[in-house]
Amino acid sequence: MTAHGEGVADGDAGNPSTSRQSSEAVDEPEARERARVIPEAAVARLAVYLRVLSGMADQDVSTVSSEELAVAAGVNSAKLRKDLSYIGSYGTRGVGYEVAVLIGQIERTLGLTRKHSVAVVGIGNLGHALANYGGFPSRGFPVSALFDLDPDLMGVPVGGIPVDHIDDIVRVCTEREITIGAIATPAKGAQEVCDRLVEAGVRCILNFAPVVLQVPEEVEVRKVDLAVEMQILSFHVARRGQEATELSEPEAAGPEKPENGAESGGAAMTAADHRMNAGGDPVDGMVVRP
Amino acid sequence: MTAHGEGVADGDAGNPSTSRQSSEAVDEPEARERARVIPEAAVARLAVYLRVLSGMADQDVSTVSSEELAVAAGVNSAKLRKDLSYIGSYGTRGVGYEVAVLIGQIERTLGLTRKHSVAVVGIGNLGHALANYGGFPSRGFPVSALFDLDPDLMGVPVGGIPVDHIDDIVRVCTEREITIGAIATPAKGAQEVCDRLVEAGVRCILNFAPVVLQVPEEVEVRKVDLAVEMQILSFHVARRGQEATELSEPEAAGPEKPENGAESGGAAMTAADHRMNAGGDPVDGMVVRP
DNA sequence: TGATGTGAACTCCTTCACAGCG
DNA sequence: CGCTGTGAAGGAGTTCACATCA
Repeated sequence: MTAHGEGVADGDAGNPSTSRQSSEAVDEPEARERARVIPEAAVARLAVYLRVLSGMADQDVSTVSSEELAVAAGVNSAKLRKDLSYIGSYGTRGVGYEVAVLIGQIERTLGLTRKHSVAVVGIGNLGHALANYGGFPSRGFPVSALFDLDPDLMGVPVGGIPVDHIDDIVRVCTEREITIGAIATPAKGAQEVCDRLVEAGVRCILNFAPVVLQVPEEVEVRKVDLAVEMQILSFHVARRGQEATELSEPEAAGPEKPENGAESGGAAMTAADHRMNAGGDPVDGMVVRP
Repeated sequence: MTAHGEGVADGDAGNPSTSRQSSEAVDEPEARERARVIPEAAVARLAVYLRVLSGMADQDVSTVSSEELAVAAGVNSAKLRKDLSYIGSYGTRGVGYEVAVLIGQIERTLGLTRKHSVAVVGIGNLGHALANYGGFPSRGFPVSALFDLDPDLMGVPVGGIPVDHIDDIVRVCTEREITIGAIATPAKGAQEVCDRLVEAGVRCILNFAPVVLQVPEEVEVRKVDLAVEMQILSFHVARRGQEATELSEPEAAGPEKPENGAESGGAAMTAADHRMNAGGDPVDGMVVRP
């Protein structure tokens, strides 16, 4: 990343765990940069507003109030107005916003007036899904290159694009002016793939592999980790159940912060062994028809 | 949601936009609830630490310092120690943490000692990927039910599980004690699917469809939106390029916050029309072999 | 009148820096 | 002595509430 702190939880703590891979502190404190630095969190929401607005435009809605748009996007109107204020003042007091204008301004802000060609590396199930994902080309993100290791896949068209070998990443990505790389390989190959993408000039990476990628600071990595998402959900189930328990037996339920995990220490050990294959699970350890 | 605010950017602003679907404000201010409420952002990172720790355990590493673990997880050590402090004091000063103990405690905290059966709805490319994703069962999230509309898929086993009809969601999910539902349908069917899952008692939903789901407050939704992730990356490319421009021509680059978007207003209009299919794009609008 | 745009309060999270303990 | 655990300081993001203007 470049500046800004974290902002996790993607909405919330990371999410598959969407959230940008924490590249850590560093932050350029540079005093300059006035008001226009849009909070990371706001950027994510702008993308959501854009989707909602597009839907409205398709239904020939020409004007929306902050309240309407907020409800449709699942946020409160104050937050929405503040988010929009980061990109300028395009509303009309007493009336609302013109859908077309907002769409245009958000697209401009998000840099969507430029085309961003995407390369997908790792053509397993997930790679197939990405290559065929209709939401990309329709939103200005054409998938223009596919890569894999499997010799059987070379040249085979997936979603209309023939698969190239991973060794050709640098050449092909440069030729096709790829700006975004999606890594859908198993964990072990991910870092190497990443390095090649960076070498090819790719500065934005969407990482589906369950590893923390090491990249130069000018490269932006966003991570999507399904297992992490699941675990976050799991946490909420657990917490909820626990709260319920506490309500029936006020104080005395679970060991919350055991200074010295006694019984829970024992449970921990057993739990530890029931866990398996750590950093090595493939993002898509399957073939298209099992 | 239940308590807590947002926490976006998940790491950063949402991601596919991981981040939990903002269910908005409400927050139960209840003064009680002592120190043990783990920040949403910390929960997401705990899941990451768990993965890294598991990898270390597989390599027979028995002890780690906060510094080592922090580097491996891509965060700074102070943050890591604070995160771990939320779940208790399991380190040894002057030494570090025992890998096995930490794994057990994190698993306990995340509620991973309990099995969470997953249902996948929408067996398109993405659904296939999810059904076959090796990372789920190996982490205690067995995929135990699959649903789709397509009559041709009924009974066909995908990843070992036969596909059931969407109309049977309530019955099947109840029978198999599903606790997590993954919605990988096109946008239009998502809300209905969601309603049925909720009716079946599912309280955690991972939503891949590009819509904001409406759910009762006791249900936790996390959203993964690939298009949003892409747009966030796009924003960073744009900002970066713009910064570079500013460096060459100090002040005078792009219209940053045009009180009255003049030229940018014009550009906006054109940009608006180049956008297409709004909220209706399927998450996986493709068949397994195109 | 009615909805935007925004300063200011507030809450949540991160970072610092050091006391404390093995 | 080294590393953990944490109070306190500092930022970032959210919410409030109202001045402002079409």
